Amino acid sequence: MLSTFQAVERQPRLPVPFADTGVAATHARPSVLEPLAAVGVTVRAERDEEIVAQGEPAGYCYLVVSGCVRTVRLMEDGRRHVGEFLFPGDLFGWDVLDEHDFGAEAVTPATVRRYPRRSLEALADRDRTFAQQLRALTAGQLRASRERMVLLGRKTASERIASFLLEMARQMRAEGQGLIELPMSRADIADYLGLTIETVCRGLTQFRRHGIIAVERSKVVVRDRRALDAAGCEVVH
Amino acid sequence: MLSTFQAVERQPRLPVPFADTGVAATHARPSVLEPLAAVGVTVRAERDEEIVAQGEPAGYCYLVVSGCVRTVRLMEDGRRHVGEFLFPGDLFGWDVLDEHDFGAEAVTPATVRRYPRRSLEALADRDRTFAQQLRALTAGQLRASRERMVLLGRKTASERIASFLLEMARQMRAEGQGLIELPMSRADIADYLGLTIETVCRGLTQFRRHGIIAVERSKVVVRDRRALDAAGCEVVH
DNA sequence: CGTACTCTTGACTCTAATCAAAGTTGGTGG
DNA sequence: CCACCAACTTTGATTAGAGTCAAGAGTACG
Repeated sequence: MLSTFQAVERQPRLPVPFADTGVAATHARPSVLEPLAAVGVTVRAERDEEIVAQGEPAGYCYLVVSGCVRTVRLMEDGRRHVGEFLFPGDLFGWDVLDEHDFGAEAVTPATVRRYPRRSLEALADRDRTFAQQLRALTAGQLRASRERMVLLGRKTASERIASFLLEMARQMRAEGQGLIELPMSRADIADYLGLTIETVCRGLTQFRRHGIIAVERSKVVVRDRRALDAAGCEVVH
Repeated sequence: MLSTFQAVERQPRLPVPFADTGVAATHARPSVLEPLAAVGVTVRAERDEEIVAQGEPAGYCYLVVSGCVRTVRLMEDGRRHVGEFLFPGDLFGWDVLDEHDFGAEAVTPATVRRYPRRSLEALADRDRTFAQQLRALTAGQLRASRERMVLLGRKTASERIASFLLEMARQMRAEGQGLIELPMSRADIADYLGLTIETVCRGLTQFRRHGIIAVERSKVVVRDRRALDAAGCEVVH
């Protein structure tokens, strides 16, 4: 019954070697990237600094140690799409083909640890358990990205915003109950949800007026979780 | 330089044991699922017949042998989203966690070969090359799904339709030049692109009026490939 | 040959985008 | 310490693109 695909949480996450936020603490496990410590390089990125350029050959992958990172795709005419927001413990750029089709930028000042993809590949070849963990990780990635396709393809603006808040609440689950500290700007949220800044604002205002949340800039408190669930059209698990 | 992630085409595809369409012929390779032949079961599905139910425990995965299959997600209120269209050589349902979060249905009468996921997992554990192929396969899946997120999040209706036609043209590349035979209905296309049937129709009509394509029900001929590329906002590779 | 679908087209509506402007906030330097 | 400036957020008014509703045309199948 228990295949390795099932042996992970919904939002798969690797443990962080030295996290300077409390978030990763709840996920403490022996680091699966431990064997690669020797080939890892720590990189610091300031706010909005590019970590990976879109289109860059995919030589390295990255583990977020602290801060928040976004993956970004820019269209020729300037339209922007945010692929995902990454938090401590999240790995990115390892599951691409020949090049990074999304760039990566620091949302907040961030520390990431960089590993050559060849090393991961080599480790996966010789360590069956690590290979299983990688497979579980991608399965989780795919699940999340399919979920987001439904969001982008079929949900209304306010449903998207509610789903986003729930996702962030899940993200912050280790911290203060109900309080969500959003590290990203409204523009980032809009580009993540396929909306405009104004629509995101109005959505938040609407939820606030209905007493579902309290908002103050980057701080959001969920006041009525049930109503938010309903507003997000999420299947309750 | 050559990691196994790079050793696949853009649309990764497994070779089909016994394809009854010409499509798979161009991909002929020793079947990577060959070692699993003994545990595979051939299943036939009529048009619109369910192959996998949404929410079903993920015990099996499937290889499309002939015909076309769609993966489908239904929301409680009836809104529908098509995750992907699968053609001979495509594998589905192996890269999920504990349950199939999308159902699968036959778009045309189809033959699929069913394998227990545990067998794949076991094979991956003992066969390094197979494990590499699986990783490459998921990398391709992720690439495609990220591409589609940009489409759903940031592209206009006609851009989505153009992109779809280009994708299908790629799909049919082994067959008659320029002629695309769409096995799926307008409703399927709409649910795949996050649009309505009417909008898909109007988009096709518009392209026809501009001389970019010729349409007749399920048959589409690309008359001006360059214009279609431009209309789809696709980066030319 | 008729019935049931699917597809296409038209008229109208509505959601979210665009355009515009007024608060807020945080940072910088006098 | 305070004032000013730039960036971000919020709100309002208007517009546009896609959705909805409705009807007709073309096809496939029994």
